[in-house]
Amino acid sequence: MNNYDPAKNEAKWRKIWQETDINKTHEEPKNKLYNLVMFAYPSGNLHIGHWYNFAPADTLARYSRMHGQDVLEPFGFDSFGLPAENAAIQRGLMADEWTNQNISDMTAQINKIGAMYDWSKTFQTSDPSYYKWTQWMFLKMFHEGKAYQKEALVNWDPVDKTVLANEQVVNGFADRSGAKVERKLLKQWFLKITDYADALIDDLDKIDWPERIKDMQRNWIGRSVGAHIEFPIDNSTQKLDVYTTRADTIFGVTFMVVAPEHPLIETITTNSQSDAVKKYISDVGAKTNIDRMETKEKTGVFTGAFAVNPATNQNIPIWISEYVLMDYGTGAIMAVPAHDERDFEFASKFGLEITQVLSDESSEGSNQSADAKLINSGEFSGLDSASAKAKIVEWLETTEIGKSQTQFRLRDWLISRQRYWGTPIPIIHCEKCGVVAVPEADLPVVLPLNQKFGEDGRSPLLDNKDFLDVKCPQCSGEAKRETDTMDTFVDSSWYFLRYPNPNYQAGPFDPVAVKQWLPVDNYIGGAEHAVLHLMYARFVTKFLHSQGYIDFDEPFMKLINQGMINGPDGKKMSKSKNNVINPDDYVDKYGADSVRMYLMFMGPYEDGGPWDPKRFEGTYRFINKIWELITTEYTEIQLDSIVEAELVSKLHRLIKKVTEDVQKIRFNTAIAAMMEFVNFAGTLKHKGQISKEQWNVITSTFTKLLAPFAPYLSEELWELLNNEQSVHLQAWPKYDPNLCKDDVLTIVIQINGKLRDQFIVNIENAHSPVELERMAREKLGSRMDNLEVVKTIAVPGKLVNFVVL
RNA sequence: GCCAGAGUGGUGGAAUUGGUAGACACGCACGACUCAAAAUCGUGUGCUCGAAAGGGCAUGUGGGUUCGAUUCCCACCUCUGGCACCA
Repeated sequence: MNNYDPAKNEAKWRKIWQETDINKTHEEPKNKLYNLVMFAYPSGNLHIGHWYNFAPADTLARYSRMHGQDVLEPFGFDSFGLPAENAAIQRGLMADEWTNQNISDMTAQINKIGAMYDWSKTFQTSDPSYYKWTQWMFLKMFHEGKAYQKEALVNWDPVDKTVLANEQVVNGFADRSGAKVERKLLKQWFLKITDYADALIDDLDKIDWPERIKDMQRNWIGRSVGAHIEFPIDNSTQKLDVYTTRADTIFGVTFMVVAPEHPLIETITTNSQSDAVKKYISDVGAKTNIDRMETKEKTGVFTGAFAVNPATNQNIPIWISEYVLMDYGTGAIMAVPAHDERDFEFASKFGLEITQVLSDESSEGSNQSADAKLINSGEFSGLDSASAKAKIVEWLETTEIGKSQTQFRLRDWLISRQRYWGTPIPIIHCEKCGVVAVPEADLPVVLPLNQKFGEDGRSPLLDNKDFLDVKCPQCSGEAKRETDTMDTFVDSSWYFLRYPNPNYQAGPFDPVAVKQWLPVDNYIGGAEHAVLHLMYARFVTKFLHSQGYIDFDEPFMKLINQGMINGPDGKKMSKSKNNVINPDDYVDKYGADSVRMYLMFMGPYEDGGPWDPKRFEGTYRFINKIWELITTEYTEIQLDSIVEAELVSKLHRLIKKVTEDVQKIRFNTAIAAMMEFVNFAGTLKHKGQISKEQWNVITSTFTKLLAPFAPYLSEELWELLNNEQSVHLQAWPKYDPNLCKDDVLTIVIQINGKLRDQFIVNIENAHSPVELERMAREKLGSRMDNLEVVKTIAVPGKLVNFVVL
């Protein structure tokens, strides 16, 4: 047997593919497919998770190309970011050198995958020719009022020494550095993603994404419909505004609570309460988010002031407590202790009045149900909760005390970072003119290279006079550049628009090429970006659409989330657990095709799972089995046309199965079907029952089916089968539905639903229940004698079930 | 607490307009080849009673619908992911 040498073969075809430029994208596509994997960060080496993302994605691209589609499958690098900067600080390297070295190392590794990337389309975000347009994007938003600077309580990462977006804080810890996040009042740059909150929720209905990701976005955006209500403050002209979803319970409002940061505190607090209030606020202010979250028991302090409940005209005390959040709603709530768990806890602890306004007879034993009736609520008593909500909001609107309002949990996107290795924010601060945008003609604002970091990694931009000192574009006076850079998620929020023509100079993207290729048809990547990149990219797309730059408002039509590959021990791979699988070890020894096949065979793509070296061996065996089946000489021994017809039928079923499974992203069952076929064909080969001519048809058809999965092996086989052109440019095989049909069926005989026997029947006889019952009785023969059949169910083509006593 | 998703052999997983549960693969056992091992090939492999024929039990748990339920309905348990004092 001539053994298959994957390393040699794969090197051979890599070279040929490169020389023949086989993966060049067809410009002016007729039947386009934009197949994109999520942007890669050049961290230094390609890990198995990358493979799991890229290889199956490439199988989709190759399959589509064989279906006659013009496929765009590009690859590039999200090359700004903290790890490069931290590495530079630690190792005394330049961030750009470290990044570029990684990109070149990783490109070599990526090439081994055998993906059909068109490298003429590649780019990296740290290149001025790219980030120029990230800055352009920022300026467009700035001029539309969608990019703005604001002083706010923000998340501060004390380890990486920068602020973070809400989306980058996980349970109070920074998602990258793992540091406990602090709260700081700082002036920062935001993008107005909240302007698109409604569209970001509503348009989820028109894209083909996993429901789980859509739900995460819906929850993160957190739309709720309620009412905005103004409560007069006793002995004051000021009002206390609240947001509530439970206007129906307004008669039960017995006190108010404001967040410790609420601006009204200063003016309403009475002298006698002043010291206590000050102490409370400073105690709370010292806490981190974590500490706040861990505070289980309610804390609070009375301001000494009272508001007036507009429904009951009663005076109700205004309290301060950290359980009310300043950055949601108005930072103040109307408390209904009888019908809200948190308010109840607070009232109980501080001895505040509790007034029930919903009957609980209808909701015995369960939480408040929708059909509870209002009580103690004046003219509204007796209404059910839902209609009371509507009536009370109506009353609030006519009396001008309040109005209906939709509220979101989503906050604006904080994009400024106090770090060096990122896209400079194109803003100039002038003492006279204030915040001034860099004129578009002056872009890019170039990030200076070869910089020395200051103490503790202090951004070199802060001390770089050449960068810092600038003339004001408006008054030409002395001015300073903004030294914050943008978060890398801004860079990656629009990159997919540039791939169709990455060298376009007249704008961020080529409008003609974008019209041809966008939106992205398949977007493949991990679920960790659910509320980060995937929402930011949607936002930017919607912004560009609203400004008329593009004619679509969703960037990714279909989203495919692969699972995560764990170590052999089933745990998440990490150096400290010593369970990291280096794909190179396997690629060099067994070939990229084996790795591709294993990753797709191990289970459903969305599930991931542990890397199992033993199971991997099994997939490798399959590769060799194919090689042997197709490359060893075929000899006719004793032809048998029935057996031949059976094999041909199995081939057509295989085509059908693989075609359907790939469309449904079920690579594992497609490969299982191929294995089954190879096993079957192998046994027939030894018997030599198939004509040589037919055998050749079968092997070459199988090779085409294999091509998207194992591109190198299939290409070599295709050549050995005496073909000139690449297998990857062949048309996908078609199946004949007539050949996929069975001519005989196995009919199951059940007694009381339990399998007792079975028989084989020609397909033309399998659909007459009467005939099936007759045959079943015949098959059971004397065993029928003792049975008292009360009923017979005969399902055509399936089974006969005798119901007996 | 809330929102998703999932529980099937020793293992990864197949199979759901309700109709042969366990495809394919790993592992294991036995056999062939070999001085031997590896590799390769062949056979077997859910549990259980039985010499066998043939039974019984099995898709997280408990109910229900049905001639028939992994699949549909109700209740519960466990696990995973996400969110979390959002008024």
